Amino acid sequence: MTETTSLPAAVHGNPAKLPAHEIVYQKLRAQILFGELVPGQAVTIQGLVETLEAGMTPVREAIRRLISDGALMFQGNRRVSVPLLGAEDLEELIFARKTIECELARRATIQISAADIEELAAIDNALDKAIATGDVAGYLVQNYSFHTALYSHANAPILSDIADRLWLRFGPSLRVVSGRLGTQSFPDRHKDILDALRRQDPEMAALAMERDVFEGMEHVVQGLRVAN
Amino acid sequence: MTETTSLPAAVHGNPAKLPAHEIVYQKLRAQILFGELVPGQAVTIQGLVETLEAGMTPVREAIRRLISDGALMFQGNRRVSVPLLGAEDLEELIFARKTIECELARRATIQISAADIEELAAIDNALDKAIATGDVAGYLVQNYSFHTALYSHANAPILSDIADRLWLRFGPSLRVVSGRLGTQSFPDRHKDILDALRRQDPEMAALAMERDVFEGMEHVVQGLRVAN
DNA sequence: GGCACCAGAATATGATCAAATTCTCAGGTG
DNA sequence: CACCTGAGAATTTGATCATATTCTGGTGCC
Repeated sequence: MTETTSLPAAVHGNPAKLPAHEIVYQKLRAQILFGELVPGQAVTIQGLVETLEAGMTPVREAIRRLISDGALMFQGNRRVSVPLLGAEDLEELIFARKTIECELARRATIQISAADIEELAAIDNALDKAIATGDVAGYLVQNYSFHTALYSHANAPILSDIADRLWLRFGPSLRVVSGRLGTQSFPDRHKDILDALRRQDPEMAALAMERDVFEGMEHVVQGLRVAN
Repeated sequence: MTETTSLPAAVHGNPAKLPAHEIVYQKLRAQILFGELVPGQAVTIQGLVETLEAGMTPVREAIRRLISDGALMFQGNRRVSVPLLGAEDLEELIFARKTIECELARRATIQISAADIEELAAIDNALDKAIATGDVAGYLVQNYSFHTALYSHANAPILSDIADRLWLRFGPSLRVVSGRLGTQSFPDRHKDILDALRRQDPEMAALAMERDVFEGMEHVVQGLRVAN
């Protein structure tokens, strides 16, 4: 009667298998990355308990993790909110992204297979489609997917982890800017990156990545400057 | 009669002011950084509940934070342990430390005051003393203090945060190596760093930092290679 | 050697206590 | 007379704990 270890359960979706705090973490993380939460917005434990229909302890743990990630901010009193970035923060993020993500691009270049490159190209096509149709949410998801998928081939878990955290920091601001300025205006150097991957040229990949990061972040800087 | 905002309360020891989960986090963090926990060692919630005399919820939250920091490792099943690093991990850490901490050194150089430089020099003196007397724990504490104090003057909270996390990752391994090889053998480029600070030469500071980081980490690599 | 059982640890809930913010209303002032 | 100010109550939210439930890993029996 114990079909606990039955095979079909492991096929794909195994919702009961992951603990509640993990599910809450993933959901909240997605909300932050893809912009359902606005910078400056207050995040309450009890609010999430109702919204996500989870218990208090899992929500609490998820929030602690996200604070540690830099995705949420502990406001000294007991309040938690989505951080809103200043120009200095963005400047630091630009430096960190450039060094870390360029290195990841280099490492991925010399390890990735041809098949995996085509998977990246497919993601980039979906990205282009999102840009063309002005689908902001799709743009954010596909853009993140492209970078994450690339880094997964760098065989560098620690650096990938750092990069992932950086994305959590500027995710909400990215959403604000692209919601305001539209998707068209964003630069996209992914074609250059794909070229570099196909040529197996690490330095070219790093250079293309640097331009993608710099132009994207500079765009956020401009967008937030308008907003003040 | 309301002395809620009275000065004496803020004088110094305000043990009731910080929440329990914060205290647990700090204690556990220190144990990891300064080596009371060995790489590979299992960490149990109930064990910490007894050891640290805290409730279950605060311990739980502290552990989640430290997992997110990379200081602890979630082993897939419900076990948590102190990670033990492989050669690839150290290689990544070397790259990350070099880029991040050198930049922090650069930024600190152009902002730090003469008085603060002397405070750093005082820490370095305490470090020398610990090395001379073979005080491993003191060495670890003072070495960490030196770097942290330096970075606090870089006016770069995000980069400092990243650097801090990196220290949590290799802290346990550093302890193992220095316990085995003694404190004498460790290189110390702090004098060069202090020189660069006094001359206000950012590139010289970055270079000295790079050597300090590289030699220190290389030493860990060698030490762990012996241990296998 | 494999399978069932058992002990122990982790997960998750809800209740309770404490703190902080907000709201309200009274008093005073321009 | 209207508006600003501030003390205090009320409500909202966070922190902590005790407890029930579920799961993992080991042990012993067949």
